[in-house]
This record gives sequence, structure tokens and C-alpha cells, in this order.
Amino acid sequence: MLDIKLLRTNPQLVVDGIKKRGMMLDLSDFLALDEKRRKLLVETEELKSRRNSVSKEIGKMKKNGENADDLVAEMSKVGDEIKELDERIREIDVQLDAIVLAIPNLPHDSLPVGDESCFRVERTWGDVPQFDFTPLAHWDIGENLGILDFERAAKVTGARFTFYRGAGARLERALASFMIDIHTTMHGYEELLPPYMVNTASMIGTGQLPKFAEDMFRLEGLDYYLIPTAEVPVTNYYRDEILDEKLLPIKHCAFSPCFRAEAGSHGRDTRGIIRQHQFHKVEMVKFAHPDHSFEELESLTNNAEHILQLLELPYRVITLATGDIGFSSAKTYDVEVWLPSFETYREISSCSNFLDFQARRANIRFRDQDGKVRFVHTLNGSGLAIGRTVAAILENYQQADGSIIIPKVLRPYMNNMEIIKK
RNA sequence: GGAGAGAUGUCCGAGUGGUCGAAGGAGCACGCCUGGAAAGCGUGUAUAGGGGCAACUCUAUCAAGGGUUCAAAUCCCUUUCUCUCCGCCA
Repeated sequence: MLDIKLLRTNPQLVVDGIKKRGMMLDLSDFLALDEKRRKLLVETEELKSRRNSVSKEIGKMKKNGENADDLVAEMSKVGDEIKELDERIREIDVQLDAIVLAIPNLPHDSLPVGDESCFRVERTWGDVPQFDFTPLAHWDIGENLGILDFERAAKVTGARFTFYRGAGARLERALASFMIDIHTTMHGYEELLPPYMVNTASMIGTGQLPKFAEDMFRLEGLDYYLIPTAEVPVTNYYRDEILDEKLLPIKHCAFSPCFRAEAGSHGRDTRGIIRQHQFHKVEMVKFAHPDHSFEELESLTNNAEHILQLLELPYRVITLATGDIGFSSAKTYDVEVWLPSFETYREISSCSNFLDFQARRANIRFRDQDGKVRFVHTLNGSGLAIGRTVAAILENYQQADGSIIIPKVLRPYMNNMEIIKK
């Protein structure tokens, strides 16, 4: 959520910022409602002030045994007026809320301006593997080795679900443990294992709601949603709290399954495990001092890259353009891993600085040295998406005979298994 | 699921209709004291939103929402959460 005062005092700046996303924003309704609200607010507050002082007066009179019936009758009327005004204000508040919660964050100035094709490549790492045979797609590799079973998953559940089997399942678990271990021991993140369902307030806090309800799985009859990412429970961990400045930046990592309805992506990535309704991810979340959040974004991104370096998977880092960043983000780096069968880099981590956008929604603050209470900056990034990491390993480490060499760093997590073969 | 108790400021905790934005304590900040520190003492210490656009002032906030009342932290209702006992269960 953007600062209401910014919307009020500099609407043009907001409109221009949103325009960079390729979206038109009309704030005239907001400004009219906001002004009307403040007018009513003054009215009702004057009446309340009067009621408060007269009520005190009545109290004194009664104590002295005087008759206050006239004042009581008058205040009864004032009370009715207040009730009516408050009701009108509440209605306006609902409308204002709906408007403000639907406005995305402003893109940071450092972003390339344009649509999703306008990303900027920041760096590439590792050598793209050369094969003296035609490399297979990970779904073919997985099925050939009997470690991925799409057909039975479709029978048991439906499209966009997968059974991992044997060494495949083990690889997935090994990656989760490996990533968490690196982040907790080398990068200084404290692990959280969060609930996999959250309430509406949490979904609003991180920005999934109210705009993107169709992307989520909601439990019937309950105010619970399956989490689309651990970002939601972990960021909301500190919702409505005032943090100690000395503790910033607070860094948490979390392993969790992620559930996404993938509405609107019919026909995209229908094969394999790139786009599933359920996948695993290790997420990194930071709560940072506003003065240092962009430095924290750099190190967060480096932490994600480090995992790929240890796994010896080639990747690149791009800065998303203004038209491609997520609703809540001000700046996003995507880390993209090389997938031989796609002959391209595919997103495996998305690292974002949300500034105070989420903190304002979720009311996460800190007390600074002067005793002032301010919003923190929140950041998060995948570290990494595990299903996509499995896909990358299968494709990049595949051998001519269809077997898979297991990356060295994972072997201790897999009972020193070195190769997956039939 | 049944019965009961509870939810107050950064934290602990008092407060059962009017003088309560809220005692007391801890913590924190500043000052005094000290060679320095601790202890002591003193002072200060909520958030949000209005209006003046500065000193200032008003309103709201004692889990959330609604109600009673001239007036609610305090009374009533609903919801959420926490704790205890029972039941059930991994």
C-alpha cells in the first residue's frame, strides 16, 4: 500500500509511476472521496468534542444533585447525529480502502522502463553445458529414470501435479535440506517452518489480496488460503509488531510447499515440473532498515546465486523492467537457470525489495534511535524454487546413457549417491 | 467437540460506569552522581487520523465488531485468539 499522504499531496507522481508499469491510474475518485471524508471527519469530531465535554459537565451536575435533563436530551440528539456521520465515513473508508489496496507499488528509478522484454542482464555465471548428444527435456529424463510420474499424478489428482519417486523424491528432499543448511549456516538466516495455510489478513499484508484471489486456493467454508509462497506466513510473522531497530535486518528462511491456482496460464509450461499447482521452495525473507534495503537486496540475490554456484548450475541475473515486476515490488532481480532443453534461461528465483509497501499493509514497524516508530522495508527471494532446481539438475547433469550425475554438494544428503540411473 | 478462565501501552501489570490515554513496575532515552561502571536520584517515554499547516488543539484506540448510556477499559451480544480440565486424535 502506498502512503495515503503521497496520494493526496502528489497524485501526479503516483500516476506517472504506475504508468511505467503500463497501467493507467485515475485518482480522481480517490481524491474526491478523500476530501469528502475529511470534511465529514471534522463535523463528527466537533460533535464528539462537544459531547465529551458536556458529558463531563452532566457527571458533575448529577454529583451535585442538580437537574441535567435538558443537556441529556440534547446530547441524545447529538449522539444520533454522530452515529449517522460515522456511518457515512465508514462507507467512504471502505471505498477508499478498496482503491488504495488495489494500487501497486511504484517501480524504482533504477529499473529499465518497458515491458517484460526490456529486462537488463546484470551478470551471467557458469558455462552452458555442451552435449555430444541431443539433450532431453527433464520430463523425459524423469520418466525414463522412473523418478517422475506425471500420469499417476494426473489420475490421483489432476493436471499440473507430479509424483516424485525413489531417487527423485530423495533429490527433492536433499535440495531442501541443502539450501536451508547453507542459508542458516553461511548466510545468517534463521529458519522458520510456517503454517501452510493463512488467513485473509495475511494475504492482504503481502499483497496477494484483494486483487489476486483467483490465483489462490481457498479452503471451502474457512477464511484460510493455501500459501502461494512461504513469503506470506513469514512476512506476516511480524504483522502488527514494533521491532527493535538493533535487530534489523531480521533474516528468515523457510522451506514450504507452495500452492498456486495458475489461473490464466493455460497452455504455458504444460509439460514437466516448471509450472505446477504444488511445488516446494526455500524462501528468504528480510526485514530491513529503510536506509539499507537496497544493499540487502543485493546480498539477498547473492545468497540465491550462491546456491546455484554450489550446485554448479549456469545462470544469469536480470533486472526486471517496470512493466514486469510484481504488484508489491519496487525492484526485482530474477535469477534464471540455464535449461538445455529450452535452450534458454528460466526463472528459478525472484528477489524483490518491497520498500514499505508490504510493511504498511501488514503494519510492521520499528522504533528508531529517536524513538520514532517507522515502517520497516521488507524483501524476499527464492533460495531456490526446488522443483525447478530438480529440472535444472536433470537437464544440465544428464549423460548420454540417460543417467544423471548428482552434484557433489548434494551427495552427503543422498547417502553419497553419485549417479541416478535406471 | 463439552466446561471454565482470560485478552489492557515495547514488556509485566492495576483498574468494574464519569475526574482513565489509562496507576505501579520493567525497559529505553537524557541528566545528576562516579576515576569508570553498577546501584541511587531526577526528567522524559503510545499510535493513528484531522484542524491550525509553528508553539498548539481535537478525535479515535484497553483483542475485533456490534449494542446499552448523556457518558464504556469497565455493562450486554457476536467473533477471534490464549490458558486449564474433559473428550478425540498424529
